[in-house]
Amino acid sequence: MTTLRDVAREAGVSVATASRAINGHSNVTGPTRDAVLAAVKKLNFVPHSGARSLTRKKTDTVGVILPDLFGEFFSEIIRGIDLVAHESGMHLLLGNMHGSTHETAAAIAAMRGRVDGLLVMPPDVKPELLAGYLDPALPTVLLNYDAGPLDLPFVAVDNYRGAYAMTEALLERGARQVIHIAGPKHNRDARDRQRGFVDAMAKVAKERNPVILPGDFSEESGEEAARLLVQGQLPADAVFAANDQMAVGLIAELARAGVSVPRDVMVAGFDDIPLARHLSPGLTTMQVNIDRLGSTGMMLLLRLLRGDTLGAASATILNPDLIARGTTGGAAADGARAGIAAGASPP
Amino acid sequence: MTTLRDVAREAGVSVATASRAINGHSNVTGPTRDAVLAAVKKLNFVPHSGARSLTRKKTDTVGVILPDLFGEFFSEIIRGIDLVAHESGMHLLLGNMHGSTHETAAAIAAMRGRVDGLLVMPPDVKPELLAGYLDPALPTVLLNYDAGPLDLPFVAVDNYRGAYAMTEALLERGARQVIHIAGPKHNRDARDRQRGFVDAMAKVAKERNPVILPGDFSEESGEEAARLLVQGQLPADAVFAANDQMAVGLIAELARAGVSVPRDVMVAGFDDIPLARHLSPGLTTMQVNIDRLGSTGMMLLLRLLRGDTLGAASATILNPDLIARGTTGGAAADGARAGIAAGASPP
DNA sequence: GTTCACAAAGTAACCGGTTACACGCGCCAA
DNA sequence: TTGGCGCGTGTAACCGGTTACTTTGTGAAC
Repeated sequence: MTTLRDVAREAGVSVATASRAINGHSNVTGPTRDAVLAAVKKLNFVPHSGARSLTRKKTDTVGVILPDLFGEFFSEIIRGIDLVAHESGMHLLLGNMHGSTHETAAAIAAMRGRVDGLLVMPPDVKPELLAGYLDPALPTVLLNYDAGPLDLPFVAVDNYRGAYAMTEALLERGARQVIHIAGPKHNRDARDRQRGFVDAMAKVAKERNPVILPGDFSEESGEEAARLLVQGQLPADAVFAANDQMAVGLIAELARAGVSVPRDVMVAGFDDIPLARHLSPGLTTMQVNIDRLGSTGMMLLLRLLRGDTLGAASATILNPDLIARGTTGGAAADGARAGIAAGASPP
Repeated sequence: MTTLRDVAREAGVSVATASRAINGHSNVTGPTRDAVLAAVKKLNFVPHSGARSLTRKKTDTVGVILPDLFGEFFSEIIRGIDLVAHESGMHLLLGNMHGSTHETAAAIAAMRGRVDGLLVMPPDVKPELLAGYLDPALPTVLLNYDAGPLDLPFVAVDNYRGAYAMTEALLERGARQVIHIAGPKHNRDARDRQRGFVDAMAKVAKERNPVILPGDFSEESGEEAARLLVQGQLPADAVFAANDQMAVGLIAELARAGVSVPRDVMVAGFDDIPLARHLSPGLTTMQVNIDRLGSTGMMLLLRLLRGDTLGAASATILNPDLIARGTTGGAAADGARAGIAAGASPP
């Protein structure tokens, strides 16, 4: 590998001068600069970023620590981060916490000396533990995680408000009995969505004890919920699933049981996965601009790196948008929907 | 930040001893080791990976350079890479070439001194240019790119064989007139798929001039092809689109024109995007295990890093699997399918 | 009691850059 | 002529670790 010394020797100057010429400092004469650059070209010299960052105390890299994510969510969040990072000439070092708390600590520790800042999304790690893992000297922004006592800037989606709005919309469209399929119990997003649903039901429909079926964000748990609905003959004219994945499973299983969406029952999801608009009828859902979660987080981190002092007060809350499609379609007159019992004809 | 010298001072030993104790070398006595580790804990010392990799000449990081990728493809490939990398304690540094050739060179250069090896997927860069950008001293594996003259190990999907198999399958299911919708002309995957189709038609159906409609992998170009088919009243009882995206557009537009799939015409795609199985009827397609592209590439790179010398001869070719679903469904008797003309009733 | 072998710990060079400081030189004012 | 200034360049310390080499100290062998 060619080093700076090789270049300096070739150009007949000292390493200091070579370094200055390469980095475009002003105190180098034209001819000297040319000689150095010629040597660089001739020897095919590329600066060693590792060595450079050691003295500069800057790596031009940010660490991104995400949980085990699948599909669109992962790629969208990275895309959002990269979009902003790339503009500022920053690189992305990926760390995966693979679910376990222990790995989270390891992933964060491994970042020391490699990155200038951290973007962390630790859905399953308790705040008090997280505090112990993070290096207070390293600028850090949390993704989709209310920092709580940590006083770190964060970006989150307003799941509560989204779920509230969706529930409200279903009621406005004439639903009387809305049922919610919840996400995993320990999952913060899921809990917030459930709270939004419960509050909207209480406030708008004056229903204090709405039906909530368990789920875990998987398609299968959506199917399971559908079976519960049909077999239990639960009176429902609308189902609000805590995510699209479950809504998809729900709809498929309802169809198998002879229940038609939206004729017999309306269905809504959350997230707006790409599949949502391709279903027929299309799935009504809350669109979460996941890429914005990433890009906004990265912007906050850049400000932190520039020296601004930002705390939890600088948090950004993203509002999801309601996308109305076919599964809540048709201008059903108030209370006109048949409900699940009507369509159900068990095999 | 705490450094190794701080730890050494605290423990009352030299930096060399501290370093040895921390790295578990054998030539340190028990009490000394304990003293050092106690100091580490007390001062909350975390080794500076940047400095460490400078002397060790190992970064435990591999660079991953991908084009602008969206959605599933991107996340799956990263997931595959991470799976293997994580097992070997390797980190992933992401670089995006953002389409342009110039950025590709920059992305590769930026990796110098940060990574031990490179995983590159350069679909739009010409081999002779790529050769100039790559550092011959840096272990490199190419993804989905036939190295050609570069003599680098690579992993690719056997698009030719996949397309051949799919065409054959359509013919076996009774199709007489199969039409292909091609992908972008400059795209290597698209070209290989087209060749597979042409060869299968020649060999199996003795058809030397099969109809090929232009496309660009987009949903719109699939719709466009459908309009051509219907308006031109082209005799076709099966359409093989070069990717799923186009097949989706095709099917939607055919439905609008009153052509039923698979009753009037069979449709097949390529890739097995998640949407494929959610359509009704489900889309018959070739499943490319994208994560295996990543994991296999990473395995090759690990071997390279271990010192094995691997050239283009070590390439791994992944075979896609045929997933038969509804769009080629029904046990149509030989030649019994109505064809497009039959179902078409232009508005 | 001296010699030798060997283990534990220290000293300092080194990885590949950056940069504070020193140096030499030409130019101008005093 | 001399002192001062500024510019271009070189010398060497430094970033934070690792490790070759050296030193010190202990016990076994003669």
